[in-house]
Amino acid sequence: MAGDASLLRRVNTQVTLNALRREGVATLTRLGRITGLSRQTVETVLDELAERGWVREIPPDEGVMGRPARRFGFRADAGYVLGVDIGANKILAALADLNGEVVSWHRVPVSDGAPAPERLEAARQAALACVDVAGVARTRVWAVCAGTSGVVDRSGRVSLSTVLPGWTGVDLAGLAGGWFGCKGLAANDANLAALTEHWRGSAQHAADVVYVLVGHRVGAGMLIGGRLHGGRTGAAGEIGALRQVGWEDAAAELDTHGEAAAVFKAAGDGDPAAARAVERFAEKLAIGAAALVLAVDPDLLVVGGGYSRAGDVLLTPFRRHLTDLCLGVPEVVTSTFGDESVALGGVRLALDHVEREILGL
Amino acid sequence: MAGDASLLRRVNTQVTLNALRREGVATLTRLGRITGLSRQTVETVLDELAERGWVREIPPDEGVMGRPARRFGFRADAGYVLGVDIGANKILAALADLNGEVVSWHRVPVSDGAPAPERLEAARQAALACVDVAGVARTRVWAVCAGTSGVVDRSGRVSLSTVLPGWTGVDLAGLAGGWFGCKGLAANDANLAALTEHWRGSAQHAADVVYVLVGHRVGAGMLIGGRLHGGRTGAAGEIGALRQVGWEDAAAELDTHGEAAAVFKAAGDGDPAAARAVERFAEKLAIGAAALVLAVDPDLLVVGGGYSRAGDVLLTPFRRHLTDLCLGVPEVVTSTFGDESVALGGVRLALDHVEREILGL
DNA sequence: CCACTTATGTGACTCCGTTTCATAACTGTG
DNA sequence: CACAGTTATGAAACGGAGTCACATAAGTGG
Repeated sequence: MAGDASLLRRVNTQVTLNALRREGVATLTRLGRITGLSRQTVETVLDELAERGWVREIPPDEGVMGRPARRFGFRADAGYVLGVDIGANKILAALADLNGEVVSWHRVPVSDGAPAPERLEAARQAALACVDVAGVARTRVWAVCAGTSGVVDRSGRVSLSTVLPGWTGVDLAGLAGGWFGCKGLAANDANLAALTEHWRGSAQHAADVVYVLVGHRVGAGMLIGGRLHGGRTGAAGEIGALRQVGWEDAAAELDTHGEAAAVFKAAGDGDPAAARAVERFAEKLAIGAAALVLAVDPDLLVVGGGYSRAGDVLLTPFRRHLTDLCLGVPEVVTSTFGDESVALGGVRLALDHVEREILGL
Repeated sequence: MAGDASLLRRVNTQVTLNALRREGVATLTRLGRITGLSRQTVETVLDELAERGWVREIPPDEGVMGRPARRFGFRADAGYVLGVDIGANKILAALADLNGEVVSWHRVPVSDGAPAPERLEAARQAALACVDVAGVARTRVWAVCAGTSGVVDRSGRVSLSTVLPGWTGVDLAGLAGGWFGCKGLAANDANLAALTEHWRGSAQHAADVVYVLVGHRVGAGMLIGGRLHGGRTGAAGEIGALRQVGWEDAAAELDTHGEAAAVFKAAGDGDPAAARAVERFAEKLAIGAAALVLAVDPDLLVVGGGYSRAGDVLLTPFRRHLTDLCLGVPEVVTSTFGDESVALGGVRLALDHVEREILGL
C-alpha cells in the first residue's frame, strides 16, 4: 500500500516507457521534456530497460546540428500477442507486436456444423500457422485471446452458446493459453468488436459504448468507462434473450426473404416487399438496442457485423425507430472495421493483459 | 505525470490518512505496522497533518504496559457534508461528518403539487435548519448533494422530470451549492439509493448493482464497478421509458385497487383480487428489471422504495417472473434502508467528492 | 525500588531525483 | 581547415524521503 523510494522508480519507469511507446524512437533529452523528468533520470531508467530487453539503443541520427543524441526505441518485437476470432464459418487469427501492429493474419474456413473438437483444432492450427508464417518463435507469444459468439464467463469458459455445436462448456481461455503455454483469455465477440472500435475505430472518443453486432445472429457488447463490461457471468448485453425484444427471430425472419445482402440491396433499389422486411428487421433491432440504450445511456451506439454493410438501407429505419423508443438517442454510427474486428479486439484485450501484468503497474 | 520525491510523500500521506480514518484512533507504531511505513515517517506525516487540521493528537492511553504511545485521531469534524432528498412529499436532509457519521437529520413535509420555487425554498430551509440545529457553522459544510426523481445530467441539472411540477430544467447542483457557498452536486434518487446500499447496506460486496426503486413511481439506478453509472445524460436505468416495459402505468394500475400498502396486505392475507393485482404489478416490474439485468448482468439486484416494504408478497412473484425472463438471475435482495437511503446516498456522493478533491489523490 | 515493557529520539545511511557547470561531438561557414 | 555555433553528455554537489539501529524515556507490576 505505502511506498518507499523504489515506488518512485517504478512509477517513473512506467511513465518513461509509455512515453517511448508513444514516440516510437526518441532521444534522452526529448523523453525528459515529455515526461518532466531530468535527463539523468531518464538515462538511468532507459539503461535499466535496455538491460531488461524492453528497449533498444538506436544509432544516433545523422546530419543534425550539435552533438549526436543517444536514441532509444521501444522493442515492440520483444513479445507478441495473438487474437483469434472463432466464428461459425471462419477462424481468423491476428498476430500483433507490443505496439499492437498486426504482423500476420491467418484465415481458415470452417464448417457451420463442425463439432467443437474440430473447430478447436482448426483454431489451434490457424493460431500456430499465423505465428509460424510470421517467423515468430512460438515462445514469444505472451498472451492469446479468443473471441467467439455466446456467453463467455470471467474465467474464459463458454457458458452458453446457441449457435456453435457442442460449444457450451468449452474452456476457451484455458485451451488458447495451452497452444503457446502462455496466458489465455476469451471473450464474447461483440465485446471484442466494441473494444476494437474504441481502440482504433469510430468509438475512440467515447467512454460508454454499446456495440450491436448485426448478422445472421444479433448480439451486443459494451464498454463502460472505456473498459469492457462483461458483467457477472459475461452475459452483459444479451438483451436478445428477452422475448419482448425478439432478436432471436429477427434475423431468422429476414432470412426467409432470401440471402440477407440481396434483401438489403433489393430494399435499397425500391423493392417494396424487401423494404418491408428490412423495416421489420430494423424495428426489432431497435427495440433491443433501445433497451440497452435506456439501460446504460451510452455516449455512442455502434452498429457492426455483416449486415451493417447494408449501410443506410438498414440504418435509416433503425435510427427512426430508435428515436421513437428512447428519450435521448446517442450518436449512432457504423463500425469502421469489417470482420477483422473480433480478432483485433482479441489482440487489444491480450495487449491489455500484457501491459497490466508484464509491463507492470 | 512523472513524479519526484514529493509524490512519495503525497502517496504516503494519503495512505496514512486512510489508515487512520479506518482505525479512528491509533498510535504511531500501530499506523506504521498497518501502512508498512516506518514509525519515523508516520510521525512526520502525522505532524504535518495535525498542522493542517486533518488530524488531532489525543492524550495517551493509560494503564497499559510500557511507555505511553502518542495517539492520533482523524478529525472527522473538520468538515461536513450534506445529503438532501427532495422528494414528492418530503424533504429529508442529513448532515454527516467526514467519517460519514450522520450528526443531524431534518425532515419537512412538502406538498405533491408544490411548484419548483416553493419546493426549492423548502429544501433550502431544511438544509440550513439541519446544519443549524446540529450547531455546525454553515461555512464548515464542504459539499452538498441533492437527490431527486427524474433525470439529472452530469452538471447536476434536472433535464427531465415527469412527477415534480416545474422541475425540468432546475439547476439543482448549482442551487444546492449556493446554499452554503460550497460544491454542489445532484443525482437521481435511485442512483443515490444504490450508492447507499453499496456503502452500508445489502450491496456492500457487489461491484455491479442494479437498484430498482419501487413506489408510486418506479425507477432504477445502477453501480458499475462500485461506482455510480449515470450515463451520458444521467438517464441510465430509465428503462421505464420503453413502452414494451410499461413501468409507467404499472404503479398507476396498482393504485386503482386502493392504497398500495393495503393491497399488498390483502394479497398477503389471501384476497384473490389483490393477489392478482400484485401478480400483474410484479410481472411488469420484472420485465423492466429483466431488461436491466440482461443489459448489464449485475452481481446483485436490490429492490427498494416504499413498496419494497411489502416484502415477499411482492418479491416472490417478482423473482419468479424474473427467473422466467432472464438467462441467469442474480441475487435479489430488498434494500436495508428505508426512505433515508436517498439522503444517505447524497452524503456518500458528497463525501466522495470531498475525498477526491479536498483530501487529494 | 527494580525489572520489564513499550515507545520515543537521534544519527548514519541509502535511494532517487535535480541542478549546475564543464566538456564532448557534431554542423556549417568563411 | 579552423572556428563559431549548437546540442548532448558526464560528473559532482545537493536535497528530500524513507529506513535501520541503537540509545533513552516513561510507564506498569511485583
